[in-house]
Amino acid sequence: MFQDRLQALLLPAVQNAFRELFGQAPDAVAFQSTRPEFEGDITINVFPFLKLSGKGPEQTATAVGGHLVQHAGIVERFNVVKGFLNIVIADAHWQAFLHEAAEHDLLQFPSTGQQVMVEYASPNTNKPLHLGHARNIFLGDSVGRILQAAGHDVVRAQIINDRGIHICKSMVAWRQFGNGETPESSGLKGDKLVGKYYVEFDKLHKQQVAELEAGGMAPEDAAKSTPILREAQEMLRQWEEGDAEVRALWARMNGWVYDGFNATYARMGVGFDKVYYESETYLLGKQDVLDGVAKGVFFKKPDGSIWVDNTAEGLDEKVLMRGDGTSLYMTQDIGTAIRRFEEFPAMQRMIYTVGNEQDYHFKVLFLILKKLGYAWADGLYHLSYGMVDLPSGKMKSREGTVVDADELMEEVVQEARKMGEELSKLDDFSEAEKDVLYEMVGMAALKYFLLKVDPKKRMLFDPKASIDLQGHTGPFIQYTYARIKSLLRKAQVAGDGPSWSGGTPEQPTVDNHQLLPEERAVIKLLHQFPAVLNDAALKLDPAALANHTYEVVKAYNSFYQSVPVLKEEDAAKRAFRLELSATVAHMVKKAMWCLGIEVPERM
RNA sequence: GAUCCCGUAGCUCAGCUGGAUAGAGCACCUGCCUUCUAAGCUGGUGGUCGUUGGUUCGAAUCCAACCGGGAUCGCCA
Repeated sequence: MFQDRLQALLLPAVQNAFRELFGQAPDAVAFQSTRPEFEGDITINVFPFLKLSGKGPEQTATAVGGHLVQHAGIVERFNVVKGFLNIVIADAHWQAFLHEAAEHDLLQFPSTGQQVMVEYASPNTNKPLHLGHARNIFLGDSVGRILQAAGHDVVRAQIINDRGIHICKSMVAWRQFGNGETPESSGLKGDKLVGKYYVEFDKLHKQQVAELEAGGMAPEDAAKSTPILREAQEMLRQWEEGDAEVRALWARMNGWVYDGFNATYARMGVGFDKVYYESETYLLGKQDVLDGVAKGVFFKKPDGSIWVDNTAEGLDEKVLMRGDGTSLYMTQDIGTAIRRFEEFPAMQRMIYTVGNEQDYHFKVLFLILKKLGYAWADGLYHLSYGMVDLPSGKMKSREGTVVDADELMEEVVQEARKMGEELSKLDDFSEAEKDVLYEMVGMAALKYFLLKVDPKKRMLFDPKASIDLQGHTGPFIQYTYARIKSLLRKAQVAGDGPSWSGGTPEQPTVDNHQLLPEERAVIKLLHQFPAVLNDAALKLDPAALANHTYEVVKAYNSFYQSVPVLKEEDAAKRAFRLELSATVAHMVKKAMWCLGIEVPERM
């Protein structure tokens, strides 16, 4: 439905040509963009059809091209180079498309009625969010927006790992060294404060390990036997028993963390429709696992532990419940998935945005749910993204090389400010207006930097490059947008407005305005936009959209540089170029919205 | 050891459902602001697409092996 519109128009015409010329039509035709060194808009490679035509490549291409010019209104002319049929599409078609794109939001597809949950951000509550979370969150947020633009009903979900040994470690350390310190008393952001005590825990633990080792204990035993760790484990036990004091401390410290996370999310510009807490879900799944045993899907070992055998599927046996009946991560994930589909009965898909180190876990999880017979299991998807490396190598929390998300955002915004002050184009802006703008520009730099790379690939985060505002960056795109808006403001002052009227792609009106190469290049890229969005939605790949947006903007800048708009004396041409500019602006704005990036009216 | 992912210009990345002479950005060299925002535009330098074989009219793209990097393989999460 949202395949390339031009191809949709051309395909029947091409098939018809083959049928009439050679008596048989191909089922599909692989169209490609014409390479810039040849004349044409779209190209068909006829090599695959030589058997069908029974003629040589040049003859086949020429015959088909001739037929298209005769019978397909939108084909203006053609040329043949080797087996390549280069087709020139009539200006009227491009103009009609532009007119349609100007009047409609072609990057908003009609509702599919399909409900999709996108889960992203699954932080532990013992430490602040870092660069890795940032990639995860921006990716999940963008995928949610892209799916919305593609017409789906999106539910954004977050799962917070609020219980477990990790938070107990922070709690123990705080109780021991905290002296009642709070975010208010210390001025520290809540998540930072709790993270500080996690570090304190680790320091003391290491010290105690060293002491134990000095006392002759084997290193691996020592690491499991420190008094402070024992204390944390005891606290976890008390938590599970529902000890009032422990629960109160736990709730209090997690509360601090949520305030901190929420501040970070707010600056990131992301939000959630549903927040799940592990403390409320960690017991789920036990009954489901037992039911699975009853159904014969799982099996029990002599020690009482429950397993699934995935060897037939090329995987291993996997334990689902401990011998003592306590649950595991997998148990919990099974239960949580089932409950979510009960909670949202209309939901057809659920996307987990989680790093690729958990590829195996999700493979097994999905397989298990399928074996349990849930029809929706086919709608489960692990959006697996690659790790973020630093120029110095891997991020290691132990080595303190983790890039804090808050600090990172502050840094890019400061850089945007520095650049903005240097250029000093905004002398009439108030301080508050400047703050808003620099925030927008800095965040664009960061988000675009993280989103322009194929999500599944491991990526390198170069801090210097991430604050770059030139070239293939978010601010470059924002800048183009702002320039267009400036143009449009001036045009309105001058009393100009889009006044051009055309037809539809199916019935293009005749227009005597001959497109300039620069205009045509921009329109062609705009024309591909909906197909690119569709592709990005199918592949859950914001990078595809990010890269195409850049292509559009680059082509527009080239046009802007060499073709007058407001200075064009011919009113019809001026109106047409304004409409072209306005359309670039609104499509780019929508595409950037899909990436979670805002665009400024001025910069 | 097994399984999975990745290897494209000095650096960071596109391109990968097979198609024409492999593209961007950064960096480096070059030109363009009395003209619609120079956070811009123009030109140039820069490649055995990890290696070898295979499939094909045609391979960066598909297949195999190998080399290099990473991840996972816990009754952890």
